Amino acid sequence: MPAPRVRFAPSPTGFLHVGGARTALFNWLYARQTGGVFVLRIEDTDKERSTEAHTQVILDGLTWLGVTWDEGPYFQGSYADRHRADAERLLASGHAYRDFLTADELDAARARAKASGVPFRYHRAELELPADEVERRATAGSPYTIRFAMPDDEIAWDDAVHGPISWQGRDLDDFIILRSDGSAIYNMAVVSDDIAMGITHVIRGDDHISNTPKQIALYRALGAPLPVFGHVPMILGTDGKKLSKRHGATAVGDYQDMGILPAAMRNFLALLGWSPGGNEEIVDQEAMISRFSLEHIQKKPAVFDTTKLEWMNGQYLSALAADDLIAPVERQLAILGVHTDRELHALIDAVKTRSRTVIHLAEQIAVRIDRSRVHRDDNAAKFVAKLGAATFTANLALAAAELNGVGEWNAAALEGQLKAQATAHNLKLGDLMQPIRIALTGGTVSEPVPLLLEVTGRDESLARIALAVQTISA
RNA sequence: GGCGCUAUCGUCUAGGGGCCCAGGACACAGCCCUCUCAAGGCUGGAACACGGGUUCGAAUCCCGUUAGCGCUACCA
Repeated sequence: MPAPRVRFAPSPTGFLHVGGARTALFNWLYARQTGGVFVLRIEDTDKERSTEAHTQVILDGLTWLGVTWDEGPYFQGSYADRHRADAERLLASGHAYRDFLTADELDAARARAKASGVPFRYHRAELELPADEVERRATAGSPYTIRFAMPDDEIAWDDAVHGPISWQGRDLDDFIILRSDGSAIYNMAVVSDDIAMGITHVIRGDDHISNTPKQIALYRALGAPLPVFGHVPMILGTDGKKLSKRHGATAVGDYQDMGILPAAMRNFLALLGWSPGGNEEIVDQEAMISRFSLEHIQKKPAVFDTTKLEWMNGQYLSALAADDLIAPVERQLAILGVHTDRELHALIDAVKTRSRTVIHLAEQIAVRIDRSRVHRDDNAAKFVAKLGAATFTANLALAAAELNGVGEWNAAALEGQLKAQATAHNLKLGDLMQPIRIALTGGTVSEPVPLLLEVTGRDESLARIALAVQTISA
């Protein structure tokens, strides 16, 4: 059996949505697993809405996700001649006919049907003019569309995710395949391209199920072998409606900006509608590829739950080595306006388990390297009030005195010193630690204080403590 | 309206006739750990849409109902 060829065929009329990204991912996973080829084709035939900028965003989004294509990007617009030739071939073979009705006449007929409450259907007998009349109008230069003559019989296929699906041809209209300006309509262009590109597996969104019988009829009329069709379910917003702008972030670029890691996004998207079958949640790329199967794709739509995405991102953040986090962290630091030549590894390791997004991670690092970002928050103020400003500063001063004399400035040594100090002065550990934390970060939450001191550095830590003593007693 | 698709905890899901008075994860609550917060560990509440069949036995198979979604363009 020859290697499968799959494709992802977005139209560049908007950003790369998570639904599209997941469809791309499923195609990619299938290609990687089977040793097949993943083709990227940009369907830019809607010239009104397609833009180069959108194309670039889609390419960037796929690249960021790690969904890399083996062929392409091909641009559907450049195959207009072939599309037209295929449509005309259908006309010549009697599988299609000329329709001289104008768009306006069609609209009027539809409006009439709607007004009288009957469903609008094309009547081929009326549309299909006598041969000599067709000839007369054509030579007279009347514009026409080419309409496919839909056979009446059953069209069924064994969908790779849904199983058997069946339609009756008679329920389908004779649809236009070539516009009066000579350009092909979607279904014609897709089939023409998929045949020409040797696509063996068409894996796409559920919203295309109703296009499939039309496309199958086209394959048959064109005498081409049928690919395998697999329709993956839609992705919904938390209100159960189709995911849209209203639901907030829906483009993969949005998630990059929110500080989501590509590996986490990939993992999350893969498990939205697909499951390896067991109980795992964190599935790395290799496992995804080896265990992927179209049969295990869910048939029903899934709600996109950002909370779980963030949890998963946190898992990746904790598990990934600082090395792998440097680039995204630097990107976010730049966005925050923080520029530093400090070595970031230790800082990242110190704070990463407490972060769910790279943004939060970067914010914490920013506070540790840039003193001007230390602002006491409400919880800190409450703590000061509860302990009493006098005790607070006294404890801080005590800590400062102790820390001044520390030889090795590392977490283990600092912890020993601080604990001894607390015991010696009969202080609760928290009453000594928390003031330091507040002095260093302005907040009540951080990594363990000894580690915080270590990554903040001796001079900077002492300076911040001195500053806090000053401002709080004042 | 017509045609099609779908239906397990709030959400993502496991489940392919007995292993299921339904398992895991997120979220939520409690406990443990602990200088704080995370992480981690433990515990808890929480679902087979409804009605008929088939079968010794159904979340699993069939039919119907209901609900949701999709398509019904000279858009893709």
